[in-house]
Amino acid sequence: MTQPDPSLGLTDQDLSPDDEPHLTQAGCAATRDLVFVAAERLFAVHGFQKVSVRDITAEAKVNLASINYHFGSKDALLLEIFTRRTAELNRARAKMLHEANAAHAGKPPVRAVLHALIAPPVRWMDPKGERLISVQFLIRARSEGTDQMRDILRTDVSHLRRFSDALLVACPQLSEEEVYWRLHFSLGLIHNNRFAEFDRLNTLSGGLTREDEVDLLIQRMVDFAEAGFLRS
Amino acid sequence: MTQPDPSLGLTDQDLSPDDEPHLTQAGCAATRDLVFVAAERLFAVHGFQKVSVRDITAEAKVNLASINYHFGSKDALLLEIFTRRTAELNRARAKMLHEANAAHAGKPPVRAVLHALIAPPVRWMDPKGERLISVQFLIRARSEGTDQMRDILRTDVSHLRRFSDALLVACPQLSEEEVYWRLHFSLGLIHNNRFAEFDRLNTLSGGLTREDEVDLLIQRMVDFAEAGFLRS
DNA sequence: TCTTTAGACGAACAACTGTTCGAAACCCTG
DNA sequence: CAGGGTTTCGAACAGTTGTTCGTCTAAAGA
Repeated sequence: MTQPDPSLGLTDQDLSPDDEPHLTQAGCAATRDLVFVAAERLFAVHGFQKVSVRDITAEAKVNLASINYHFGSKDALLLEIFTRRTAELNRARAKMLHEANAAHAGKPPVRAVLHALIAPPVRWMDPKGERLISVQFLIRARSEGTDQMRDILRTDVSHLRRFSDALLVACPQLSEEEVYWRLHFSLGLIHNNRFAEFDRLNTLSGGLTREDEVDLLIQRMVDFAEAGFLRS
Repeated sequence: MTQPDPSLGLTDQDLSPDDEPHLTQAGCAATRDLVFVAAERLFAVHGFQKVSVRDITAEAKVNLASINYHFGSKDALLLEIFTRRTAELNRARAKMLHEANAAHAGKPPVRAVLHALIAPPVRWMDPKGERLISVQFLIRARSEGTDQMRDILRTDVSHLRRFSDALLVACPQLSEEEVYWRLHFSLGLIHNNRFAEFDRLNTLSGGLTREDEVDLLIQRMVDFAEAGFLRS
């Protein structure tokens, strides 16, 4: 057992800046990474509890004991996938919010803030990209996740607070409580895009796979949320 | 095995009009009903997969074999809870939409339609009532449910179509596709009110248990959704 | 009164769960 | 080549899962 504990100090900008799992040699994924991607896919599709370690190791074509050797336990594997994807998503959102701040002299309008919140996860839902399973995984984690995961989501207010602060600046006429609720509602638009709807995203109006369909969906969501914020 | 198959033809207005489980004798719940309420509670709190039949029978203080005797299997029990609660919720929504139609000569405004859609499930979230676990169960079923459940939710468009039709009448300037998306977003406001937020609903601003807090939340949600629909 | 039958009960079943262990195979450094 | 550390492998572990079986109780029907 020479495996170091995966330090799970997740806030935002930490977690070394590399996005993808290490590949030991050009294009040849190590066992650890094979397990990671197989587990993420199966968890995202079938749910956390319905997937056994045997399902994962079979999908990854590795030995049964690999999960406990490389990750310590099934739950630790689950948590590592969760922390990595959460950090990636938070980074993408924070980057867009930062750009919006830079473009508007520190006082971005409501629409720009909401766009920074909504665009990253919806972009991941593009059926062409391989990040679809990552966002499916994260959406599942919100309801099926461990108590530990929900604690992370709840205590990681430092991330969402940047957005609520920006919205408070953009909407000075709204109370803090009002901003909280409307931000909460706006997040609901994203989290409700679950699996039944993913098919709809694919099949609606004869194929949603056009290049700009995802951007159109983002625009629709931002429009809807912005109207809710700008309501007199 | 003299148990008849639970006929699961769920659409809307069927399922005999009695709301609560039959009580064999005054106040004395039969084994079947004890299992039903215990299972609903445990499923709502801990999730579907994490609850075993032994957990349920222990909570209900009945024999282990009771579930398979009265319901056929664990999945059949789960499905019966789901169909009953779904029918109840659909009935409540349909009734409010009917009343809105009657009050506005068949052409209710957007706000009335959205209120009929949002108010029933949020009223159930009242921590004082005993329906909180029912709505928690239904929200869980939306993501953790069987394929069979999601099929029911998806194919039961006859229910949601009443609302989309009413919204089309109320918003003649919007295309059918636009109405569909905004209705989808509005539903997201409800389904995102999950468990972490239920606590918030209880503890926010020093206790949300006041009589009119739930109505205030409904008003906030309807306001937000209405703004998204009336957006020019 | 005897017979029938729905239900409750305890015990057991086979299948599957996550995890552990020791040995074998591997790889890189001497 | 020989070394030790790292990884893989097959097998097994103990525990839990949903389900089934035969038996027993008790109330209803004739």
